[in-house]
Amino acid sequence: MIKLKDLAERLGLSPTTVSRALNGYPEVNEKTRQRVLEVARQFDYRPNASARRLATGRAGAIGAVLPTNRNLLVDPHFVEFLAGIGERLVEDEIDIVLSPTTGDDEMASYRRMAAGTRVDAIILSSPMVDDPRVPLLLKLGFPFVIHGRTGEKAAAHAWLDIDNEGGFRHATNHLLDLGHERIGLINGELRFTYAIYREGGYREALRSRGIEADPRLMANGTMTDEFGYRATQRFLAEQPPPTAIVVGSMMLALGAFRALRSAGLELGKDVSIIAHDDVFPFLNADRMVPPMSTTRSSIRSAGTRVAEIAIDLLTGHPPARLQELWPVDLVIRGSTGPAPGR
Amino acid sequence: MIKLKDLAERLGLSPTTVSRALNGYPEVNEKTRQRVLEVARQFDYRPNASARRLATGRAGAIGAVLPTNRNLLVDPHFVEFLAGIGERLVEDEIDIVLSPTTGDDEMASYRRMAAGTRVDAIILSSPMVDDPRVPLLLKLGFPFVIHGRTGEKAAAHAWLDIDNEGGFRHATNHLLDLGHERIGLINGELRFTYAIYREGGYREALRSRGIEADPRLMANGTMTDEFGYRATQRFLAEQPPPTAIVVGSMMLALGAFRALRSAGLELGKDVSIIAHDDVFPFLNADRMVPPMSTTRSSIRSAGTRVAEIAIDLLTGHPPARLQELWPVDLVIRGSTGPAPGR
DNA sequence: GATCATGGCCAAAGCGCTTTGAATTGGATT
DNA sequence: AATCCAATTCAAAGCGCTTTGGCCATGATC
Repeated sequence: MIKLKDLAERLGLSPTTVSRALNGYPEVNEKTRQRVLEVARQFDYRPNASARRLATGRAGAIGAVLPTNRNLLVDPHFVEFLAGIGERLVEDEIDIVLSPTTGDDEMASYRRMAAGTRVDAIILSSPMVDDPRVPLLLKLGFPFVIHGRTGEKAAAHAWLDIDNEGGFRHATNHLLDLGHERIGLINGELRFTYAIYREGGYREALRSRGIEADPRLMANGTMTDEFGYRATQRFLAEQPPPTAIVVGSMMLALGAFRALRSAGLELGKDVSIIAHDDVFPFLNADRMVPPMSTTRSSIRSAGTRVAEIAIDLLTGHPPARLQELWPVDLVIRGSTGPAPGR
Repeated sequence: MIKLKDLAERLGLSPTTVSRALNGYPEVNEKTRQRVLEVARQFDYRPNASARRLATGRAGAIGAVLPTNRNLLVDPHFVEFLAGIGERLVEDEIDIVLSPTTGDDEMASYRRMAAGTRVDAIILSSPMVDDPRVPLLLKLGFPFVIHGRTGEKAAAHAWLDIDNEGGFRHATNHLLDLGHERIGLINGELRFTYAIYREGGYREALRSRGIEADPRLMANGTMTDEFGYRATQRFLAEQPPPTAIVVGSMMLALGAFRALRSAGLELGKDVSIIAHDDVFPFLNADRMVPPMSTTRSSIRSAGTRVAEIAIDLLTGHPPARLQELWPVDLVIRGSTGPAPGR
């Protein structure tokens, strides 16, 4: 394993110059830089990560906690998000280090990460309304970004969220425009803010048409096919049953779809569905039969951008400037149609 | 953030002694050690990770690749396994760094990890028969452990696997003992060795009773509720349908269970099921109705042990000595009963 | 012809820890 | 009393990189 000093000797240069050449500093002659790069490639030189980290005072890594006690692991959202993060971090040779938590010591896990020198920033996901992780990290003064928002209005920290409220409002409005009046909602667990925003958007759309939200047509649970199936079955047993359902994820929608089918109902005709699509590579709304109408926002892209925000944070950007709300596309496909009898 | 030198000055000791006291070296007076530990705690001293890593020449981290293109992410096995790894590594303050792969550059991801100085060893999971990752890492001479086995008989590397063959043989034999003769198998994808071993055990048990395995009663797919449902529906449409099914995971079993129910069949009476239980915290075989008979082996424990093996690897143990095959428990509960009409 | 920038390079000082080799002490051994 | 030994402690040399503060030409400026 060749090191910087060796490289310098071989080139007849000082380590200083070699280091600068490799790191793109301007005060080195372009010809020299090319020579250096050439020889570095030739010997497959790779800087020692620990040495660089020690010298620069940065850990070169960003942390995330693997919440093994929450249900997050059951569904692929978290991992897909993680993949997005990694996609961006790998460009800057930044590691993503995972801190898995057993049982209830999740907070301890964050505390450990913040106190140590192993990561430069932390990424949080799936925030709750009064998420204790936020005040903890603020108190510790440790850089962090949240994917999602807490209940706090004027947050001092960096975050990126999608406009769940707007997305679900548009979806519901679209169904109302199609003449549907009994519209169900299959949502995530209400302790998470995204589920709250989604319900908010749904309720607002209904209210704007003078329709009262019916608790019997609203379900909250994990983002699984299984739960989608059950919730839909429950809805269909109502009198009168809904003619449309807004659904929180594609996994839920698959279950809903199956429930409709076993009830002998046709998707997009007897019952319309608009599902939120986080854009998983293995689940294509467009290729389903019929194609699924969706509110769409790639969770992987969000991960990529969150990672970028984390990097910005480290280069001194003020957290309060690093807050983004992404619009959510409404993509109408075959799973939505006019209300029956219209 | 206090450093070793500060601590030493405060104690009136040399950094050498302080370092040794903290790291448990024997050549330091017990009284001195206590004093050091006391003051270290008082000032919440935490050694700088990069500095220690540079000095010791170890990265203090173990790598795993997040295979975003495989279907691994869809099911929670990988993450649960990861949790087990972390559980062990956190004890030794070893990080677990993730290298997510986009698209097809999975091999490049391994190559990068092995060439860099960011991780000391790599953990692989879900090996295939001719898994290209193995020869790559062997060639690079980089320490690694596999969870599972490749097709290779006399492997030169460290591995830990569960006895999938034995487990499924026992399960099948048990069903045969109960008088079942039409026994189905819902299995994982056959490119993975664990699925091959499982099919092997199943076939062997049948063969030992002179029964020919029926391809119409065998299904291979992803470990989802959805696939379990479909496969079971398909089985039930056969003539004659199976009276028992051996199932590769609890998720699959949930789907199978639902399919039985919607066909009006009773689990443990009309159809018996034995499922493999990887012991997820959110899915308790014992608490299901009826309780599920299982072949049981905690995938999280496997992760913990694999992490331990990785640590052993780094302390010089020869890889060929670090190979373990764990037996699989057969736990009979209510989902199995005598074949109908017996 | 003296003075100044400027571009391009280097020596050396860290970064905060571990570890080697040596020094010091006090008691046990001859 | 001289010697040895084990138990403690320390000074200093790294680990491999980045970065500060020069240094030395060269050519432009007055």
